[in-house]
Amino acid sequence: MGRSGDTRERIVRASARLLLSGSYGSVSVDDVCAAADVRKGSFYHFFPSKAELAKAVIDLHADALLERLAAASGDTAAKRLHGVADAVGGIQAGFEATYGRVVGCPFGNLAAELSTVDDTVRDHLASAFARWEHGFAAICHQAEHEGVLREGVDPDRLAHSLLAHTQGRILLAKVGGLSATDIAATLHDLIDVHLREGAA
Amino acid sequence: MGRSGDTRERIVRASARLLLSGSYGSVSVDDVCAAADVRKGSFYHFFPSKAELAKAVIDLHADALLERLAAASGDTAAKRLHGVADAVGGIQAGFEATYGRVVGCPFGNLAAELSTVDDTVRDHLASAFARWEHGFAAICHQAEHEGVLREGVDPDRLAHSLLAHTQGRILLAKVGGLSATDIAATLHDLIDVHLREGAA
DNA sequence: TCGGCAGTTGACCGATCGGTCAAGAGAGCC
DNA sequence: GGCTCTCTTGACCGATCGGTCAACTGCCGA
Repeated sequence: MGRSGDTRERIVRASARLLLSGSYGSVSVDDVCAAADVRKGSFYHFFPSKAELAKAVIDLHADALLERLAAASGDTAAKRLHGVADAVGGIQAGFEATYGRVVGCPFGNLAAELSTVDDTVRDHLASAFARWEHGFAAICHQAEHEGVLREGVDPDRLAHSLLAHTQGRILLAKVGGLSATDIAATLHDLIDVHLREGAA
Repeated sequence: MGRSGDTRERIVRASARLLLSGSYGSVSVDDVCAAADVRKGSFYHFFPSKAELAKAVIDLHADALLERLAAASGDTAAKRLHGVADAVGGIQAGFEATYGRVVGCPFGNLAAELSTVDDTVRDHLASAFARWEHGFAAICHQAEHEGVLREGVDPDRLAHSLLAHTQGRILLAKVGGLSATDIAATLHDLIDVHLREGAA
């Protein structure tokens, strides 16, 4: 035809869904096509390979995440940091509501499974993580300038630490069958312990 | 026989190797059999399924880890905590030396990939994580009794936090192509920020 | 009006997947 | 010696995997 316009998007969104409720290995191209109501030939018109689809899904999530994180600027660093924790918790709570349990971080899941398998996907994930971490780092530097960072705390290392903690905490919730509501709480703890006493 | 005796062990060790350099989905039963020099029928004599093999690999790593963590008891809590950080870093450095890069945590990798796919494997991983966390918690409680914990820090939550941080930090090193040598350093940071000033 | 081209379709491919099975082979026990 | 039980073998299975292809369809610009 070809008519359409939204075929590619339907594929990406359907596979984003499937990848969250399963894994890269457990989701076949046929599964994706069925979920998106698209024939396989059409799929391969838009994506040269299954791995390329994964990258598109990564981009989808990365855009959504950065948009959400950029929302709360123009506030104090402490509030922004806690806002990030709430945002992460909110996203995970949304996933939990949709899928019935904590299904992990879209980046972290693919990173754990594919980093050692496909270098191009790993690069894609690495840059998504880097952008995420830079967003954290900007807030941490703001905190340093505001003087609310505990002495000896390096803002860049704190940003890295926050990201690591986020990933690890989500993973533990996923494997342990824990609720998403506690994820934000532990992130708040981590933030507070790095701030001076009395900094909200 | 049936001669042998070490066939099962060879299978488990070979697949532990393959699972670290790849993923559960990227390693086939045929791969495992070839690496262990075992025919497929023999494999299925010892393991009813591929998933059951994964559980055996989990047990292998869990035993090795707990043995390593139990080594440094009878010291101050602060030293023991830092000892745990060094142990984790040492394990990862060993993997890095063997595989040429950081390949992730054996538990974390499988947890991310299989938690949403196979509930029995997820249970297995959850109990491995729980034992690990309990080991951490024991040291954190010791730290509390020694009075070296910063005020407001809950030992159980700290143990959970340490585990989460460990997992996240290893994942970031894996996807970012970072060196394993820095993993221990960030864990030391996290421990120090939770201890009172002056506590070694 | 017509040609080209993005999009679509469904049939098809070889490879590989996890798993099965009947038959054999050797150690240990009687 | 012979029985049994564990282990081993290699051939085999249907299903599914990621990916290809030639043909078709309809919009759009010339």
